[in-house]
Amino acid sequence: MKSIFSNEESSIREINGIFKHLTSEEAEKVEGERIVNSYKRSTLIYKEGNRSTGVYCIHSGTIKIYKTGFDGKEQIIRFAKPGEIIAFRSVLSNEPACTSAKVLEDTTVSFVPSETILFLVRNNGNFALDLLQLTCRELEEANSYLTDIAQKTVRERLAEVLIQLKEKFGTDQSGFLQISLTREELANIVGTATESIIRLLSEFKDDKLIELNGRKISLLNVASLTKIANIQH
Amino acid sequence: MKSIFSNEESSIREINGIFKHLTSEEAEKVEGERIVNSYKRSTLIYKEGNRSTGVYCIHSGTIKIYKTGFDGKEQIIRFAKPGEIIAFRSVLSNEPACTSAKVLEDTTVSFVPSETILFLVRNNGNFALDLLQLTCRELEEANSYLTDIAQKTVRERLAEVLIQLKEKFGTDQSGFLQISLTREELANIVGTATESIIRLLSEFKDDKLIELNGRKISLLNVASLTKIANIQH
DNA sequence: CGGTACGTTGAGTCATATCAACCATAGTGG
DNA sequence: CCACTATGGTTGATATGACTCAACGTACCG
Repeated sequence: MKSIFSNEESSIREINGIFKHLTSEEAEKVEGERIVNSYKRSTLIYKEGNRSTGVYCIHSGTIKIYKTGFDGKEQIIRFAKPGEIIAFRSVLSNEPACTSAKVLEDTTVSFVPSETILFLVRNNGNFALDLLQLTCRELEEANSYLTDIAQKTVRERLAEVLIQLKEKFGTDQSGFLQISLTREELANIVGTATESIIRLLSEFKDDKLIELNGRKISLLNVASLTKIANIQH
Repeated sequence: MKSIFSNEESSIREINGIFKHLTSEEAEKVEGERIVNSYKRSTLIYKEGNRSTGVYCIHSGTIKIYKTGFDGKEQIIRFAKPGEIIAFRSVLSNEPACTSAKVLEDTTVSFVPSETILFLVRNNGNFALDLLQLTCRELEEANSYLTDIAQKTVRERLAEVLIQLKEKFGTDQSGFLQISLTREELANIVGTATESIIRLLSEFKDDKLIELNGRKISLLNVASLTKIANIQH
C-alpha cells in the first residue's frame, strides 16, 4: 500500500492517467501549480450550484458524486477512487457544478486550477483527446444506467450495482466488498427506498447469493446475480 | 426556411457551431472531406455495437438516438436536430456505438470521417474545448435525467418531457409541437408503458393542460405542467 | 444517560405494469 | 376491389412492485 507521502512525491503523470501525455515541461507546470489536500470522511468537497475553480485528482480515499433531487433526496451518480478526477465537468464547461462531492473514506487529493487544465486542453491535443475519452466514457455509463433505471426492476438494479461495486472496488481477504455504504446510500444509487434495499438484501441473503455482516457485503454467487441483473454483453 | 441546396453550399462553420473555431485552412479541409447524404424517415443511420467511421452533422430533419434495453425495448436518449452532431462519442472514444440513430423526419447530413475529427482535436485546442463542452453538456443532461427517472413519477416525467420538447422543437402557428412522435416513442423517452402515456395524456387533456389531435400535441398551460413536473431552477 | 443515526420489520396503499380485447387506418397482393 | 396484415391507438380489468408510514431495535457518542 502506498503512503500518502509517496503519492505526494511521485509525479502527477504517474498518479493520474489523464496526465500521461503531458510533456515534461507541462508536467512540471502542473507539479508547480497543484495543491495537495486531505479531507476527512463526510467533508463536502464541492457543492451543486457552486462554481469549481479547479479539478481534484484523487490520490487516496473514496468520494461519492451525487445530485440532489426535487425533494432533497440524493441520487448517487458515481464514486471516485484513486486515479480518478472529479469536478472536471464544471471546469470544462465553465458552469456551476451540477453535482456535489462528499468524502466517504478519508481522502488526499491534488487540486489543479481551472486555468491549468484549460491551458493544457488548448496546448496539448493528446491531453484534450484523453479528457474527451474520459467524458465520453462517463457519458456512455450515464446513458447505460439511464436505460437500466428506466427499464429494469429495483431487484435487477440492485444485483447489477452489487456486481459493479465488486468490479470497481474489489474485495478484501474475506471476500467482502471494499466499500462501506449505508443502506440509504445503496438506495440512492439504485434509485429506490431504503426499506426496499433492506428487504432485497435480506432476500439475496436468504437465497445464498450474498453474505451480510453489518455494512459489509460479500457476493457469494456472482453468476446468479448476473442472471438476476440481466446484464448484456 | 433554408433549402437543402443552400445548406450544402454554405460553409461548414456556419452549418454547425462545433466548427466555429476552425481556421480557414481547417474549414477547407473539412469541406473537402465531408460527404453530404440524405436519408428517408425510418432509416437506421448507425446501430448499437457497430463502429462509427465518422460523425454526422445534421443540416435538416430530426433523428432519434436510443439504446436497446435487455428485452429489446428502446430507451430514447435524445433527439438530434439541425446544427447538432451525432455519433461523436463512438468516434472520440474509438469504441463501438452504444446507441442507435434512426431518422424521424427526412434528413440531410454531412458525414465527416473520424480521422478528420481526431486531427482537428489534436491540432486545434479551441475545437477540442468546444467538443469537450458539448460532451459535458450531454453528460449533465444525462445525469439530470437519470435523477429524474430515479426519483420522479411517470406523471411528473411526462410533464417535463412535454416542456422539453416544446423548448427544443418549438410550435407551429397553431401551437402544436413541431415534432411528431408515436405514443410508444413518448413512452420510450419517459421510460414507461405505452398505455400509461395514453392514459396520462388523456388526463392532461381532460385537465385542459394540453390539446391533442392525433400525434399533434399543444401545451395549453405550461405553468401548470411545470408545476406538475417539479422542475427546479 | 439521553440523543442521534442507522437498521429492520410489518401493514396498508397506490401508481404503474400487464394482459386482453377492440377499433381505425393504410398499405399489400391476389 | 376486397380480404389480409401490420401498425398504432384506446380502454378496461387485474395484478403487483415498490413506496409510505409507523413502530421498534441497536449502537455509538458526548
